[in-house]
Amino acid sequence: MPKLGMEPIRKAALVSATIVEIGRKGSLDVTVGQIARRAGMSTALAHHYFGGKEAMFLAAMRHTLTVYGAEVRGALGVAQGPEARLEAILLASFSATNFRREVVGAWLNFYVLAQTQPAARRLLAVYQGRLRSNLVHCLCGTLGRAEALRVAEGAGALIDGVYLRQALTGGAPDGAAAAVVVRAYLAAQCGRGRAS
Amino acid sequence: MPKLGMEPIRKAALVSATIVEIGRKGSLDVTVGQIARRAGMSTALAHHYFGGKEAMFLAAMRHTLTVYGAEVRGALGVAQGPEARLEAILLASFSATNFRREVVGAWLNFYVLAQTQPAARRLLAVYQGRLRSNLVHCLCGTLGRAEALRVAEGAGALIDGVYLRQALTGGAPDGAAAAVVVRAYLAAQCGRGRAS
DNA sequence: TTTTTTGTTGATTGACGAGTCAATAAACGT
DNA sequence: ACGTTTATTGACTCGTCAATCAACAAAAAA
Repeated sequence: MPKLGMEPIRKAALVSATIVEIGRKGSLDVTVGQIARRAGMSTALAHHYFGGKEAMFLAAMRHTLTVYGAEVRGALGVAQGPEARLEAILLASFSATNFRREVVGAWLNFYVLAQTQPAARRLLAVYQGRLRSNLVHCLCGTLGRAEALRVAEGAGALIDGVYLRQALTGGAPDGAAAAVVVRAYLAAQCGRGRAS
Repeated sequence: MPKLGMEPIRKAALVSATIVEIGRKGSLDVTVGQIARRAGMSTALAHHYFGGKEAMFLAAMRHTLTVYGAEVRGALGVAQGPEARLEAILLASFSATNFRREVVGAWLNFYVLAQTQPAARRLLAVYQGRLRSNLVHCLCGTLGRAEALRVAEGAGALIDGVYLRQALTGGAPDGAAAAVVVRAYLAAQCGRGRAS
């Protein structure tokens, strides 16, 4: 009993199912059948709407990035002052929505995907660029341009590293603990400034 | 014309080929055929010596970890004083041998492998444990036990994050620049100590 | 009402890849 | 000389999976 206007619903279901399935399996080695089954439809329908597995992965990645970006923007909107803005970025990065088991697992695999797929690489570059520019903007108040760039670079890498480690520990994700690590880094770097 | 005593040679060739092939492709999606061809033998022979793809991956990972561990131990051997020891760890981590394109790519995929294979996870846990214990040992002089643990945790994550980012940038790896980032982190954390 | 558009699936195809096997050949021990 | 161990491969089996197709169902348009 075909209902009309299914396309956005099915696409959303597939995107969500893709993220969950990649996160659960911990690798990109998921079949279209698994994704489609979790989304409650046949493999043929999945192909009908997305045209291929690759497009599904890309859409899932874009969605993850979009959600993250929206959350950051939202938190940034109500934050005043550089420190509050930094805190907002951390809060969004380790929020309950983004720092979930499957999502973190999916992130890791998006990095892998970016190694082979130029489109995925571009998406990731956009994300990294935005994060860095946000951080630099916050840091420019207390640090010089060059320093701010270096610290932002390190903070980005640190956040990625914390995500990476979270993906490995089987336990439940602890966003608060993760944020503490990054916060300590930022506090120390801002407090001192020059190193070596 | 079968020469005797080929086993170790072939195994080494396969391990090396596995690392290169994973690093080049940027994913674990490499066929036994590709690995075997690069190692200059038939797929059947690869299976003969390793019994399966999984074992090849594990051996490659173990090898990478062993090389890294040996290099750290070597550098640590001639270092005196906590600061020199920290520097030795950084030097080994971002040395020309370990911080190479294919090796970094392989690392990333070992993390992915660890999500599904318990054996890979164990190997990685050993590596992380050794790194942390090394770092804590160095830091205990200037920081308290709890502080040292937190800083070591962060440093480990930061190193992983820097590796992760290196895997993405197509450019030639710059170990010196990478070391600077981590060095700045350690210097800042040791200089101040308590944060927030 | 007919036609077209949208939704939906079971079955099929075609490719690819892991792992196995039987066979060959050289060295080694006796 | 002869059996045994080690090295080596081409050919094969078996399963899996992405992608396609033909067909059917229902709503919308004509």
